[in-house]
Amino acid sequence: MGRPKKVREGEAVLTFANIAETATKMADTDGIEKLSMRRLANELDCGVMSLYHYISDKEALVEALVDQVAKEVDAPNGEHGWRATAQQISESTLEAQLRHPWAVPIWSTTWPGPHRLRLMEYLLEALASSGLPSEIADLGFHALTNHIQGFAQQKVAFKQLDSRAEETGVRVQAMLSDETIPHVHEHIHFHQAGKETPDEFRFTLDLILDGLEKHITG
Amino acid sequence: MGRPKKVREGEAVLTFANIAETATKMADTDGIEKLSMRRLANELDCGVMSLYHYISDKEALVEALVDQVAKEVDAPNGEHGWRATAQQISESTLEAQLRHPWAVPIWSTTWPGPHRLRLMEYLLEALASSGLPSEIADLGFHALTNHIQGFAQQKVAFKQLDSRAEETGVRVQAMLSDETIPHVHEHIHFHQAGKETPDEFRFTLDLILDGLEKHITG
DNA sequence: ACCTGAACACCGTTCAAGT
DNA sequence: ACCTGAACACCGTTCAAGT
Repeated sequence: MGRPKKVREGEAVLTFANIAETATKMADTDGIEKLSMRRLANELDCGVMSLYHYISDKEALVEALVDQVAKEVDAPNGEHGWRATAQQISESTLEAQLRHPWAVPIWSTTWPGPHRLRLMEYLLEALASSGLPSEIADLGFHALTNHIQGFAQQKVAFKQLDSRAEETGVRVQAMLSDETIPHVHEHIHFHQAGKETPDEFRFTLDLILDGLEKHITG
Repeated sequence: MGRPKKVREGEAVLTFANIAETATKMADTDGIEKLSMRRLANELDCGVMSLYHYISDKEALVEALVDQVAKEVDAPNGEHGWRATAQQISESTLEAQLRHPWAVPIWSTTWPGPHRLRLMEYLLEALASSGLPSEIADLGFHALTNHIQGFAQQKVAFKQLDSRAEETGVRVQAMLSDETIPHVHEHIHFHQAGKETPDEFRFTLDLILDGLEKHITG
């Protein structure tokens, strides 16, 4: 009788891990803009304010969610050389981000948590072990992370297009009927033809890595 | 008597341009997260709902604001060759974005308006005129825009650090006392020393352009 | 220690009504 | 045509109170 409605079928012990997991699931399903403290509490069958015993802020929660995504990235051991390691980290980071598209736009805006720091460490370590001058290694780090980030962003943007097909049709049509931007038309066709798919990501990745490599001996 | 309080000192004719200008000013000053329809209406001395006669949506407004930033980018005429043109567009885009930091995180998320489309057209045109195979030109376009975007994002993130110095101190201190991430420490020192300033942006830009250039004759 | 409802200070937008 | 207040359906978070 003293138990009104809480404690659901065996799973509902309120925990930080529990909260974070449910929040991630909600963000994956409905997008992060639909993730509110109230909806989250509802999903967890608890009062909104109960969450604040495990979380200081919504911002802190989101930060933790982003770091969980970083945790999913495969951590290589670097035994195949700096270039293979950098490549693997880059590709694995991209994959993790694309699994959680909501994390992409806020990735750089959010403070790096422990897992993202570890990821940064691995990539910086790989670059440091390459024999590159340390300034070039630091610049190369940004070149690589910018590429990962920019590519993920663009991919996510295109993915959202498919979900809001009606609007997209209108927008793309409008672009294609503007005769002052023929090269944009060509570029749209490039994407529509799916010509990027072979390995667009690798193309620029290799371009950057090739460029860096020249600084080792030269 | 039939005039309660509106129509301010000579400037308050409600216009789309007027609304957009005021909104940009507010975003520049207080950040975009503080830009609400209500605060905007207040600033313009009108009722909130009056705005909806000039704007369909808050989303549409923000889209227009981002496009205004694109409008500020210098449009080169391409007479100095594809590489100089690409470089100038890249640098000018970066500068415009850094003048309006709020636009950076939402740049890629937002649908491109007429001015951003024009900017894309110019960059694509420069690449097309380079003699690059068209697939390489399309890939190079993304390599360049990703770099601009990623660099701007990182710069804005660092700028925000200065504004919230107390929190930053705590976060950076926490990173520096984690002994498992020595390369991250080195990277932080790299930034703190201001070693990037000479021309970090140009370094990766040239790296990309060099890499592309090889595809012209090769 | 853990949980909570009421309340506060906000949002964007619909609707029906004013001039 | 242009403007608007009231209302609706939401937010995140403080506070004071419950067990």
